[in-house]
Amino acid sequence: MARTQGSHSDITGPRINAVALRLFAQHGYAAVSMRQIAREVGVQAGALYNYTPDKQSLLFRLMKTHMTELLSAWRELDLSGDARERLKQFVQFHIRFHLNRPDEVFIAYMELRNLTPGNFTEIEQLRGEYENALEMILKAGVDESVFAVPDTKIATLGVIAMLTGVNTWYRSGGRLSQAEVETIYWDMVRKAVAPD
Amino acid sequence: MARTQGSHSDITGPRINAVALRLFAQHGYAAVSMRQIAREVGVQAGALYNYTPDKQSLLFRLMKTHMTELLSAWRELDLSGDARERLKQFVQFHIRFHLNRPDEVFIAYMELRNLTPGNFTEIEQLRGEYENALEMILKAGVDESVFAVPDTKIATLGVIAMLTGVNTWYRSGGRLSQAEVETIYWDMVRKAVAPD
DNA sequence: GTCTATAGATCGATAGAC
DNA sequence: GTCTATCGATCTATAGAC
Repeated sequence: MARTQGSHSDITGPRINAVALRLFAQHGYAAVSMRQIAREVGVQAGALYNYTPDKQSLLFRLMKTHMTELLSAWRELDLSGDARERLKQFVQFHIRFHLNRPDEVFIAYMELRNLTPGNFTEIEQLRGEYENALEMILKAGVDESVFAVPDTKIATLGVIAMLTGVNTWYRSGGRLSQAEVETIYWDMVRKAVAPD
Repeated sequence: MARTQGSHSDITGPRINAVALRLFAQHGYAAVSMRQIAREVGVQAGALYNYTPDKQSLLFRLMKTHMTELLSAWRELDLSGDARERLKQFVQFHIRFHLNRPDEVFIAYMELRNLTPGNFTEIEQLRGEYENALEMILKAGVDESVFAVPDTKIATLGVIAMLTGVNTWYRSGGRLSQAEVETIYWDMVRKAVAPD
């Protein structure tokens, strides 16, 4: 049965997400208009509202999708070894996952202010779950005396901040390969949490 | 000589900067209107243009003032001691300076996208000068073999990212004092750049 | 599902009176 | 230096035809 002329639900939806993701990352949520998104998708502005009830929901969906994909990708990893080995796997996973999704990462950090309170709480809880995964590794290592940190919570936030910072400067094709970056950061993280 | 009625140049100017700083940090540059700034300052929107040619210049002035104050505060420090001691002073200085200016720091990182290309270049150059100050310390330490990092440039960016991350979670009156935070981060940074 | 058209509000910036 | 008033553009979101 032929589809109604001009009906492209199966491709327009994903295209809206992709275009909004890129534009929000590039110019910021507040600076991007629905008309601009529509133009780059190739539809009229009104058509966007077949896919999102409003602009806020569009932002929230992008951020929530990113955070749940981050969590499920981490949980799918078959973690093996002692605390030191699991920490190394976290460092590699974090850098790899984040470098492969620069726009999503950028939005997830920069647009928290533009979420409604309820949406903000939901995203922050997902972020808390991810941070908790790292803190559990650090705590285990401290218990086994293979790590020594003054405060596992702060060490968690410190390590994640350091690792996520890679996204601000790394450019594919630059001086360092992704594997080299992973090695360099692992060296610094490994020593930062090691006993004296 | 009596001043013209309604003329308050000496207090309106600083108030505009203070209000704009707070609102830009809270809601983002693009989401804040000139009318909103004027309302909280206590003047009409048109009066703002006696103090700034346009909204962009207002943002740029805030960011440039912050970066130049950061640099001059660092340069005024009388650095003493070996590389290890100078690194410790950098860590303490960075945390202290940034925790005392949360709105300025937030804007300086989050609103880079909203600068015109020329203004962006100028801010990035100032940031580069600050990063260079840390890298010089790290290089000196590597030369003296008191530090061992795989790459001084990346170590610089990694340390700054870790330290600046404090601003995302630290709240005055929370679990840790500012001095405790400085001690904890110094412990991690010290080990991260130390030889094995 | 997409279109055209538009309601209704708000924006940055300017002009001119005082 | 501040005010009132406004231009011209742009915004989100909706209504109704196809």
